[in-house]
This record gives sequence, C-alpha cells and structure tokens, in this order.
Amino acid sequence: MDEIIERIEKELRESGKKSSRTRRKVIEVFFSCGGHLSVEDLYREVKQRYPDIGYVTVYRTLKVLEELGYATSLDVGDGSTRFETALRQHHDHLICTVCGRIYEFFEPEIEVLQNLVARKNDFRILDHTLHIFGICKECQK
Amino acid sequence: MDEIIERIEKELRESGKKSSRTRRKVIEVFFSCGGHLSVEDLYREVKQRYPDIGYVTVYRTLKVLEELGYATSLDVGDGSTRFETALRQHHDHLICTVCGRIYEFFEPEIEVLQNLVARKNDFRILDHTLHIFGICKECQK
DNA sequence: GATTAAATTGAAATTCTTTTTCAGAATAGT
DNA sequence: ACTATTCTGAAAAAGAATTTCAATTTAATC
Ligand SMILES: [Mn+2]
Ligand SMILES: [Mn+2]
Ligand SMILES: [Zn+2]
Ligand SMILES: [Zn+2]
Repeated sequence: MDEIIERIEKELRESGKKSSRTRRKVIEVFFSCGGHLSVEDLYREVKQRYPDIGYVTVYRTLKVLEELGYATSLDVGDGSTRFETALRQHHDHLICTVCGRIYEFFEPEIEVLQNLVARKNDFRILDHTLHIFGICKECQK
Repeated sequence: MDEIIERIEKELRESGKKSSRTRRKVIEVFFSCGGHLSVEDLYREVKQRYPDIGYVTVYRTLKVLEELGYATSLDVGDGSTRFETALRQHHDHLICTVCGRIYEFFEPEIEVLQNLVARKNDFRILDHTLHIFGICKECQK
C-alpha cells in the first residue's frame, strides 16, 4: 500500500510535479476504500478523516490517478462517473439496476472474441467496456 | 417508414397520449437520418427542415421513442448521450477515439458467453453494452 | 534557515448537458 | 363549439464536470 503511493509520487516527481501531503491522503483513502466510487463518494470518505480537504482536490487526484493508470473510470449510467483501482486484473461488470450493486467478472473467451472482431474490422483496440445490466441474485428474492 | 410512425402513434394513443404533428416530424427526421445522434445533432437536423420546433421537443421525442423501445441510447464517452434506431438487430460498437466514427458488429458467441456469465452469477440480464474503443482502419493510415 | 519559482489547494465561478416548470397552443372527445 | 388533457417552446433549474484565481505549500537554491 505504502509502496504503491511511493511509486505514484515518484512518477509524479519525475514528470515535474510535486508530492503533496493532501494528495497523498486522498490516494490513501481511495485505495483503502476499494469499490466503485464517485468523486462525491470518495470526497465523503476523505472528509470524514480529513475535514479540511476540498472536493476539487479529490476530483483532481482521481484524474491524476487515472492518467497515470492507477485508477479506471467507468460509467454505470447513474449520472456520475465512478472510479476503481486499476491495480487488479482487468474485468467487466454486472450492474444491478435495482440496488445499484456492481459485480465483477472476467471471461477470457469474450476477450479473445473481441480481438477477433477487431481484427476482422482492421480496428486497433485500446480499451473496452462490457457492462451487463440486470437484476442481481439478492434482488431477485 | 410511414407504417412505423403509424405504429408508434397508435401505441401512444393507446396509452392516453395524443399524436401531434410536431412529434411526428421529429420522428420522421430521426428515422430518416440514421446513425448515432445526440439530442443536439437531431435538433440541428430538425431545425433545418422545421425551424419552429424547439430543442425540448426533440429531447422529449427521443425519450418517448426510447421508452417505447423504438430508440436506444448509448454513451460513447464524449459528453452527450447518443440515440439510434432500435428497429435493427441488436449489435455492439467499435468506437474510434480519433475520428469519433462508430462501427457496428454482432458476435453471437459473445452473446452466448454473456448469458453463461450471468447464469454463473445468478444474474438476470436485462440489457448490456459492449463498447470497444480504439483506432479505426481509416485513422490508422 | 531564508529566498524564490513552480505546483497545489479550496472556494467560487463557469461550462455543458440533462431535466423540470409553466403559460399558451394543439388535440381528442362530447 | 366546449372541455379536459396533452403537447410545445422558452426559460429556469438541476447536476456533474471543469476552470479560474488568490493564497498556500512544496522543492530547489542560496
Ligand atoms: Mn470493477
Ligand atoms: Mn449502433
Ligand atoms: Zn441488486
Ligand atoms: Zn477513426
């Protein structure tokens, strides 16, 4: 955990930025929270521990993390962008339209087929998102 | 084309709505345009032929079409929601991050695998979106 | 440790899309 | 025609994302 933040701050310093106490705190809270957080979500968490940190810094920190490849943003269609750590393996999402819970899955065969589709269309893949919307196990009860 | 609009207006009337000249015009333009249009896009097209029609009516008409299942909305991550006809077969999208062009594909095996994933997770699928982002053939030149 | 240049911060302002409100116009039924 | 309800367009509001800017913090230099 600390080593990850070290790595991030190092990358930042190497690109002429400075490492600030505030940003470090936001990053810590982000990775310790886990899950799929909106800026607002993370801001609330941060505020609890560090009441002086502002919304914009949380917003900017998430942007930085995304740019450096340590966070991924996803749009689950509920109005606000969500962010999750990019330290774990790539995966796609099952999104419950009843409770909003987000489940994760990884299906290698789908990934392979995507590459096939891309090749057929002479398309160079940079990224993809597969969102499956529906009703989760809990909400079916 | 006219028969589709007839069907839509019929459905509307059956649910206590009225059929208006204005909405009919917007629907006509929408289906005749084709493609993946934002509200703004369609508004521009409508404005050209019918200068008196307002933005909000275009917005509302697209909403109605979506509710009735005649249009589908998709978010390609460029800030505004896009709409396309739902009269054609389901498909997914290849989105060029250079030129913004949107290509379509349908891969039955991916669909099958999605159902498999859902079953494994006791998840009842209602919908899904698979967006592949990258560089299209044209833009690779 | 003081000095300085550059980056960071938080609040406020701005931008941009989406959505709601509301008074007047159009529509459908009597 | 009369009436009730829906529809329309402009304007306002809502909401998220982003920018601006003065004050503060940081990193490097003296
Ligand atoms: Mn995830
Ligand atoms: Mn399409
Ligand atoms: Zn659920
Ligand atoms: Zn392209």
